[in-house]
Amino acid sequence: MVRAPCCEKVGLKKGRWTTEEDEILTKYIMANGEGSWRSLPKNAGLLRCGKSCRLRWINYLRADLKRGNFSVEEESTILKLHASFGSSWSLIASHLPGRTDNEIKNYWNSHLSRKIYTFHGKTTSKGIITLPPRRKRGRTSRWAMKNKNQKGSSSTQQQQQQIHHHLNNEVAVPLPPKPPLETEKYLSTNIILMEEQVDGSSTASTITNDHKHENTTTMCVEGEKEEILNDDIWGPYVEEVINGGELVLNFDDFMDHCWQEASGVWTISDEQRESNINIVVGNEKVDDDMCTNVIMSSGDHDRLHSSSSIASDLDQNLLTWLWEDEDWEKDLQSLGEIHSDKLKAMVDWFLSSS
DNA sequence: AAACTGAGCAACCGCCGGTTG
DNA sequence: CCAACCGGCGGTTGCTCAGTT
Repeated sequence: MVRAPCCEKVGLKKGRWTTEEDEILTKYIMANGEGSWRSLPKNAGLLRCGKSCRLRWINYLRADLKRGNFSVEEESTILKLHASFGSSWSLIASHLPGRTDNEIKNYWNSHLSRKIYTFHGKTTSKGIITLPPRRKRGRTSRWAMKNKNQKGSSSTQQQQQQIHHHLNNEVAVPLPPKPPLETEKYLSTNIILMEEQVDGSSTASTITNDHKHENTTTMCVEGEKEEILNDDIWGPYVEEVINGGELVLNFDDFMDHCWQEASGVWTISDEQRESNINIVVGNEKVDDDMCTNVIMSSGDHDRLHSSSSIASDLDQNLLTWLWEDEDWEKDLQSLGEIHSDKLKAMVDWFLSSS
């Protein structure tokens, strides 16, 4: 059966709504209430499809709509609900008063999904990281500009400060200039791989940017923790390595502490340099399939290289796991302080703005 | 200064499920 | 039971506009 169109489309107006149309629609709905969308345009004197009227009202004209940036709480709710419900935007919207499914969907597609993409780099146990290339050129995101313009009261800044404080008090430094956006680099991150062993224990492996694949922690897991750790868990983190106080930066810290000189050499802030910390600054793209790691020593700016292939898959298991478990923070505590910190850092990092 | 670029988002489109006659 | 209607939903498109070249 061929469905009849929702309305006669011939002669109907499309595209942006004018203020006059908005006024007509608003007045009509105020007087007659919502519903009967099919007949509404005709009755109200609008040359619009009923669906278009409904959409305009629901997404834009309703009085109870909340405007402006998404709060940290709202963002957190979206992440959590998306992990549970997927792309059921209307369902997610029902948990966010004043927000529409369309608004949340757009926000997800333009902000949150990109964060997840940046956040997750899955690879094989041989341990190579994959991250999306930075944008090459073009305008800065409006969203970023919005945040930039909201000095002082910015929740993003507050979160960044919290993260720095939480991760490592010693590395909380004033923000140096950001790296140029047009650089063709793959930015660095580290990942943790947690593998369940035959005996029920789990091994946490650190895959660093110089491609060492080290088993740093072994812990016994019992009961429900086994279930939690059933899948491999991946994510970036910040860690102060015991030997020599080496610091490996995640994406945000890299953005905060490093920038690229005109010569192409990456530089770190004076504070970072003075603290005698080695920083892995990124993976240089060599060609479509290969990348080279660049490790910058704080003292002499050595650039150490090693080659590797780039893996491609993405994995959202980590976030799903985190958000599906109401007591994830408590669980992390029971898994040991180190990993609690790391994983909490990941969540903080994720919730922060990039 | 103009052209280019791409993020952001409003709006459209087509499909689906529930309801009605 | 079936066809038609209707509202709702998710995916996608395309316009706007500000940053970059």
